[in-house]
Amino acid sequence: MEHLFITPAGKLRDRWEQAFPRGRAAVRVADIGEATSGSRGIVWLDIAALAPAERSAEVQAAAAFDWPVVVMAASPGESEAFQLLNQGAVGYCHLKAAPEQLREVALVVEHGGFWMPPELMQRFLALSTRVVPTKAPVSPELNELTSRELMVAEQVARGASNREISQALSIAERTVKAHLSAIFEKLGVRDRVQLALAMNNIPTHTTVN
Amino acid sequence: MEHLFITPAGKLRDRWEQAFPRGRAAVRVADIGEATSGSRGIVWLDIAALAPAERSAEVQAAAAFDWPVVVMAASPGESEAFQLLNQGAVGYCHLKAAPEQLREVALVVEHGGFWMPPELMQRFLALSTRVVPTKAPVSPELNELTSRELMVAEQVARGASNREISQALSIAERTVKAHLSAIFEKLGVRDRVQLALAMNNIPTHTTVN
DNA sequence: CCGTTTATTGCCCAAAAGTACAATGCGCGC
DNA sequence: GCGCGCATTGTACTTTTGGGCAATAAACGG
Repeated sequence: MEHLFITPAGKLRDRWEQAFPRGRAAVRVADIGEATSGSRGIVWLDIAALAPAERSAEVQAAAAFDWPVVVMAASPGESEAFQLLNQGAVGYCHLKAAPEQLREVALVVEHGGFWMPPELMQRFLALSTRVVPTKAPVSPELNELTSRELMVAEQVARGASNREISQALSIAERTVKAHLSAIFEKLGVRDRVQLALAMNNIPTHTTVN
Repeated sequence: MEHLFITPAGKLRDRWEQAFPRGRAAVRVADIGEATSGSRGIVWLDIAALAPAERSAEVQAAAAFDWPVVVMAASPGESEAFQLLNQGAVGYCHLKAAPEQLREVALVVEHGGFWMPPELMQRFLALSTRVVPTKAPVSPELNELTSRELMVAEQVARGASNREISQALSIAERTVKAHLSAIFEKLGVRDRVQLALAMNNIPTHTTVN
């Protein structure tokens, strides 16, 4: 298993040399040539110093090898991650990840898996449920809601106020509040903001209060 | 590394015994008890014979252990996969996957990765680009926010109350409100609920007000 | 040095949100 | 029929939010 580091900045090099002592390095993907044919390995792509436009290009170039590509960024941003993963990368981690973590990532992608920070994955999945036709409710707790409560919850999930909900459902504002109280209780959330987030599969603050 | 197979049907058992000779089996997650505390392992959940409604529940129950959960289905369906992964599973593969593949999957999830069939992953990524704005993080308006305002907005995005924000940032509650007013104005949202949703790229109720 | 932006806070007020206690009416199962 | 869950609403109260008006202070650019 070879490890190929594509990076403009050489200063972080010791970190991954610690993880993969036998790794090679290069400044651009184009500098590699075809020294990789036949064997198996992983391409680690440091995009921290690249212009946004170049990032896509480099990822695609790297993906041209048949090796899994792991993107390393200084500040893993959501939309960027999705975009790059979509272009062939199978991993996305922090540039300064600890050597042990790098090895973990290597092990994962080497065996056909996907790796990204847990919170990113969470977000990723949450987003996908919005485009994928989903029959069953998002969380089983939603099953505990009565049909009416569900209607109210769905409105809140889209940012509606109590007044708007009452008009949409043709009931009194007081009734909306009653439903909301029941919903908060059942779903274990504190207020409408947390409900709105929960309905969209977004983890909330969970303060210790 | 332990392997725990939750399956109603025992007939496919030999297949994974081939992959993990020392794996244990049970019919329901509830049957396990806490025999798993302390050690590390993987929960393999066969949902082929479960009713749709039970699937979510079993996945969540399984996720209650601190072990990675891999869902095994007879016919891996797209929407179902996303849903179950969203509820805590970190793997989704075919019930009749070859022993070698099972071991691959195990290796991946064991090290914090995600595993699902390549074509599913492809689909997954393709879908995500539809909901994730590929350019700006949330909206260009976010750049309008001052650093302090951004901090407040991020807290709201996670469901924090004004009091919590004030404590987190060590400022008066009144100041939080002041920032919020500015944020609402700049982002063109009405209240904290819509802000929380907007910060998470979730379209809000386009009320005609 | 001066004007502007940003950050901060106070007092006060109005609207919205959330809760407590309570009541009515409907449908459904035993 | 009776009990039970669900939906509905009212009165009244507390809490949270949002905002108008105003002031202070630090930072920054000319």
